[in-house]
Amino acid sequence: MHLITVKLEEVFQALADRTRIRIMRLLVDTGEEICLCELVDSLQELQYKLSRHLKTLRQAGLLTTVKDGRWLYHRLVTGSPTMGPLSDLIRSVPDEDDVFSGDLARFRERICLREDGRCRVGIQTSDLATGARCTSIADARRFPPAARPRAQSPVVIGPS
Amino acid sequence: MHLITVKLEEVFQALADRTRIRIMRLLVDTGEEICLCELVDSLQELQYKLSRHLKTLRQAGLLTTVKDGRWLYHRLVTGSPTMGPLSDLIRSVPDEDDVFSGDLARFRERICLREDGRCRVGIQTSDLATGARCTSIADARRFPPAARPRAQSPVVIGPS
DNA sequence: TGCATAGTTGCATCATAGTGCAAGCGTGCA
DNA sequence: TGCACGCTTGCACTATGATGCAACTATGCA
Repeated sequence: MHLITVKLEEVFQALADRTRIRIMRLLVDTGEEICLCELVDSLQELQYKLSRHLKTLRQAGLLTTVKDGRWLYHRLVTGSPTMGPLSDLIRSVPDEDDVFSGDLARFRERICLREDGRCRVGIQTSDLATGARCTSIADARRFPPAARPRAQSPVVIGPS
Repeated sequence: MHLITVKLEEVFQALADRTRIRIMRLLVDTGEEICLCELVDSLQELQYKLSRHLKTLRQAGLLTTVKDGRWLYHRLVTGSPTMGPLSDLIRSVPDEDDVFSGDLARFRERICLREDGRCRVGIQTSDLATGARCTSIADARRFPPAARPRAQSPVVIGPS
């Protein structure tokens, strides 16, 4: 159990970004802990982009991260007197352009790929992943832009 | 009565600044409507700086402004479903370094200068004011940095 | 032990926001 | 009608933050 120090200015600063609001909204709406690759598929944003936004939210004291093998699960901090009104605030906002509901729908699909409640597959939208996979010729062959494995087909990315 | 459209991203953006949080906190704590010159004396910040911060808060839909002669009174927007949780959030934050309580104390002193509930004097801390007064030689003579009129002495700035 | 993969980060670039200065606007009063 | 004054704003400068790219770490499995 850590000491939770929430400085309001940093909290607002952390939330002054559309992508980070989407992350928080998804966490508030679902109450789940979510790993990065699930977030990437849900929000359809680049992996390194979300990785950095998660870091910002963590540093502001809004998220905690739990490690499970290669996967890192992110969830809302609880027990701070700030988080109650903050969650209310995030929930209180109308879903213009159906962005939040789109994220939520994709997440609900994506979470079906979990086994025993744990994520066991990587990023399904391959052109949002970063790292070695997308820079090697072998992987370019394995993940042509045309045919990407998507939710409901629990394809494990890797050697066939 | 206006249509109040609060976009959460703009709200957080508007509050991602220490000075603007101080303004909001003072408005939340007092429930008053406050004019710019009172804010300047309460927060001890430059007039044009606060003027711009007020504009930002207004554009984010958090403040409304009422005109009364030469004075503009600023107050919290009411009636938006966002303002409730937002006020709670702003109130929920501990007053580190006693900044908020200092602002509040100076405001309570300053409000004593009102007549019939209306502000009738200008900025009392003369080196925080901007405009013609501070650039003319005559005014530099009238307001030497040493002896500034302060609260409890309802000195009307201007020709004696 | 080597490879695949979940995730992070240093660097360069670009956009945006806060601030100081000084000029300007609008209202009320003599 | 001119002046005082409460308040605003254009401009220049600076700092900060978001992003893309590509290299990097760490973990688990064959």
